[in-house]
Amino acid sequence: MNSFTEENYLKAIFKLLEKGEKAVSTTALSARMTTKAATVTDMIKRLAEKKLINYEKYQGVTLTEKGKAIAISIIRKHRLWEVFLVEKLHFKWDEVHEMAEQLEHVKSEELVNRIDAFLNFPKFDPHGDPIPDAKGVFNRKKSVLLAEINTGQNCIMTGVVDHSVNFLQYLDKVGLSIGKEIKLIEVVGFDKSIQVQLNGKEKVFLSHEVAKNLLVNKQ
Amino acid sequence: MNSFTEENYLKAIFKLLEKGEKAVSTTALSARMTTKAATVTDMIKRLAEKKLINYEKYQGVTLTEKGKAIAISIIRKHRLWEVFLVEKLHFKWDEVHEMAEQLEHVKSEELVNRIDAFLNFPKFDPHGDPIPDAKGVFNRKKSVLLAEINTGQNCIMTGVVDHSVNFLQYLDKVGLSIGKEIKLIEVVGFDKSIQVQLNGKEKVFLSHEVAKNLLVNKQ
DNA sequence: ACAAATATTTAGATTAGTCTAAATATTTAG
DNA sequence: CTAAATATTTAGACTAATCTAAATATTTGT
Ligand SMILES: [Mn+2]
Ligand SMILES: [Mn+2]
Ligand SMILES: [Mn+2]
Ligand SMILES: [Mn+2]
Repeated sequence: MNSFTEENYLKAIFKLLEKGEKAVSTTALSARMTTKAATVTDMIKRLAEKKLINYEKYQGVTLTEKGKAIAISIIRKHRLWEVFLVEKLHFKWDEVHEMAEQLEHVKSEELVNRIDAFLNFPKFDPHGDPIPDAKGVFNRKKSVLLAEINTGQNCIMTGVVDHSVNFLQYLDKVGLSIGKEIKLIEVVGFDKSIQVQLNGKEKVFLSHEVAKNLLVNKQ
Repeated sequence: MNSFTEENYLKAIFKLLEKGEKAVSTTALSARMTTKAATVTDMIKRLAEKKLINYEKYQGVTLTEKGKAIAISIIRKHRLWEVFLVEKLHFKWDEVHEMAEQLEHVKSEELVNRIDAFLNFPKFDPHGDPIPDAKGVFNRKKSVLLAEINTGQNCIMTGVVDHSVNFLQYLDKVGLSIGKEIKLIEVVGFDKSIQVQLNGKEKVFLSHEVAKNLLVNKQ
């Protein structure tokens, strides 16, 4: 059995690898885990010992098949619990992450599969992130950043890049949520801020910083 | 914040105190926790330091108000999660304890209160054990052992003393479950085994050992 | 290409939780 | 009431996860 700490390292490595790098550096991992590089070196030795990661001194790490499967199962649990908390217990999308951080470590394959069925096999979590199925297969979606859309284009909001409570609450305030129809009305040349129209109704101004953190699908 | 281990010690002390003793001995606690007495001595020093228990060398321990509140909150979470697992995810009563042992340590008062509401404020868990409310108040029930009932008496099954998977599965097999009507037909003088009638229908033989582990309310 | 900057590993400590073995205190029984 | 049995605590050690400081390796920039 793996400890919570080991599971969290595997998840962190998975997410860093997802970003494109071919191996995860000690420093990148220590930043993500908010620990010191020396601590990371100790831990990656342990994970390599357990054959959950591939590690060569000074060369960074990658996940073995076994390690990857564990990372995906943690992510699956995290996202399913978030759906449960929002859909069934009526928490808001900015309130669920910390609870899911704990719930993702509950050990029972059967439990997560029953939750999955109870929720009707959702494909995305409350933040628009894909939920891998029981076999670890992700529903790969081809969303783009709202910041990269052309004027006049109609889109559907599909997710967020920044998951912070602050950002999520701001989106609530301006009326942005997953599934909303967003039409790009205008891009201001000076600072790249934009004006959008939501569901063909209210018009809203968004900074470039915000637009860079919103994922959409073109209509 | 308290560790899982500390929470488990507090819960164990609570349950041992419930059994009637005025203080819990190091040995009793080490048996319950399946650790060594020396380990318990270390831990009770830590818990006393944190003012969660009252401890005097060689005199055993009791819970402070703070310690008692924590123990009750863990028990509340454990039992509510068990109800959730049985009622919503359709697990059987012999399958839920291990999952609840993990879920009881998830830290969020709000979460447990939402689960409580989601389940419609149940008063008892799937094994008939009372669930304390958000203020820590237990629904005290006055159940008696089936072994102490007189011939001819009609009762309702309200709980179990032994919570083992083996016992629970045996009860399923013979058709005994919480809420069932049990009429005591006959007590065999030789070995105190009994014959009972369930819901006015099937008759079943039960050993004295089984009867000593079933809780009922007289009708 | 090599010195300076940066990244990584090693060495040595610390804390929580556990153990075994030994010391000491309490309880029990003759 | 004391000796033997039992319970409890103390001492010393181990592992996982963390840290700081020092050593070493890699990368970068002139
Ligand atoms: Mn999350
Ligand atoms: Mn999420
Ligand atoms: Mn239980
Ligand atoms: Mn129970």
